[in-house]
Amino acid sequence: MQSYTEENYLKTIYHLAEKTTNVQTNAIAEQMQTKPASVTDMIKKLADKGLVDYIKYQGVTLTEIGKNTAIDIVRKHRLWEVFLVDKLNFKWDEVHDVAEELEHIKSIELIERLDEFLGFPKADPHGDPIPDKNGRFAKTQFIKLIELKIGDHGTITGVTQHSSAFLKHLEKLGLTLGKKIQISDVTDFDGSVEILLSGKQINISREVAKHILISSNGKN
Amino acid sequence: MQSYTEENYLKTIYHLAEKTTNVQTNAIAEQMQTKPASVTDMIKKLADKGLVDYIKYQGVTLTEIGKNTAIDIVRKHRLWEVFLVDKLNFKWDEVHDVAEELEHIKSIELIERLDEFLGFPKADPHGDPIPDKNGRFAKTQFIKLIELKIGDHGTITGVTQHSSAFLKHLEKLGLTLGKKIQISDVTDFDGSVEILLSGKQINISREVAKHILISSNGKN
DNA sequence: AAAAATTTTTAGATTTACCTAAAAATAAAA
DNA sequence: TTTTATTTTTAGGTAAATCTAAAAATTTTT
Ligand SMILES: [Mn+2]
Ligand SMILES: [Mn+2]
Ligand SMILES: [Mn+2]
Ligand SMILES: [Mn+2]
Repeated sequence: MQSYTEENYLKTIYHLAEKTTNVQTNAIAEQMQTKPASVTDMIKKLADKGLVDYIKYQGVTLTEIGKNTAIDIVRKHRLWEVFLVDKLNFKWDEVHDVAEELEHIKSIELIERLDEFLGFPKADPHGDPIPDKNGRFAKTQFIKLIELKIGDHGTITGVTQHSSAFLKHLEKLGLTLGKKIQISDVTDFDGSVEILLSGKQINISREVAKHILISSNGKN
Repeated sequence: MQSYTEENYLKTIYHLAEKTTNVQTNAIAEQMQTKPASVTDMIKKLADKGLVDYIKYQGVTLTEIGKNTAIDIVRKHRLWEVFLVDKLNFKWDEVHDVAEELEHIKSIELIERLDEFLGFPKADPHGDPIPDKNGRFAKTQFIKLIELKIGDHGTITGVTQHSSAFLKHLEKLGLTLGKKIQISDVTDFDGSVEILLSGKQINISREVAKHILISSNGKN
């Protein structure tokens, strides 16, 4: 059984490992809002418990058990987010902090029944995939909006930035999950993207376009 | 802001104060499954924070703030229990431990929306009253089944024992919340009670009868 | 009112999760 | 290949929540 803190470390290492192969002490410290020295302490403990492989100065990787544990926490986090949005009418920018606490409730029965109650959702309110109880993710094929060419179209299916500011901004623009869009133009000057959304033309900054995921239903 | 541990102490003191005016160190220790020395440490801390009044060797009482905090935790505990039973189909004997964890999730918004989602329930799955967001309890008038006389009738509206063994036993007997009963006979020999339940005669021990609460809709 | 039993508190440690400051290892630059 | 910069680890400490053992206060019994 892991502590609340250990679980958060495992989850952080898991997410960092999605981006970089070799997870560094400083990166963990930054993400966890703590000091590198504290991270070293915890890594040693996790290594003793067989949850991570660790070579001094060479960073960490999750063991099979560590990875499964991390995925289970991710599963809980995302299921709770669905609950908060679908059942309690929270907005997608309001759910993260509460889910951050709820993900640590220890009851297998609870999470399986919650999954069923929610209708076995495949994605959370931000489009992130929800692993099943065996830790398997449904395969997904996303493209970043920024990578689309003029004329390409598709459906908004996720975001890669979860800050409340960004999510509220998208909401205001009408860029929510499930919306269909088409690229009208890309501005040379600032890289901003002109898109067709529900019959209207809107312009979004390059920065925004970078963080929107599209399931492309066809080029041009 | 209180820690998980502080909250559990406050709740324990609150419940003990429902039975005895003067809450003793040893009683808290027993309830919290810890040692009296640890209780003394924590009581001092709670006193420093203004959550309890404390005189050495004279036991503790909750301050106004301490009491409100405790009631808020009780509210959360009971609302989560309703959620688990009504929405996730847990049995009434399975919810306590999970609610024990969920009660510590810190979000006022969450609990208010949960309350609404559940239809502002007035009682939890064990018949215990749920305080409103201002900490006020609906007035209830319960009598212990054991106190009823032959011919008296009423509706089962609560239990004063939450052990899984007891609750499962009641379930098997068909003695669940909302059921109407009438006292047919009381056995002199062992104090067991003969009751009429849904047209059938059943016999329950004195020990069981002591822990069932009845809202009496009339004598004889 | 003593003596005995019980309850409660203190004293001194332990464990977990942190921290700061300094040393050591590794990586990058000159 | 030194020097410099960055990253990581060690050393030593703190605070929260526990514990055991022993002392002190209170209550009960004789
Ligand atoms: Mn968390
Ligand atoms: Mn999410
Ligand atoms: Mn609790
Ligand atoms: Mn209950």
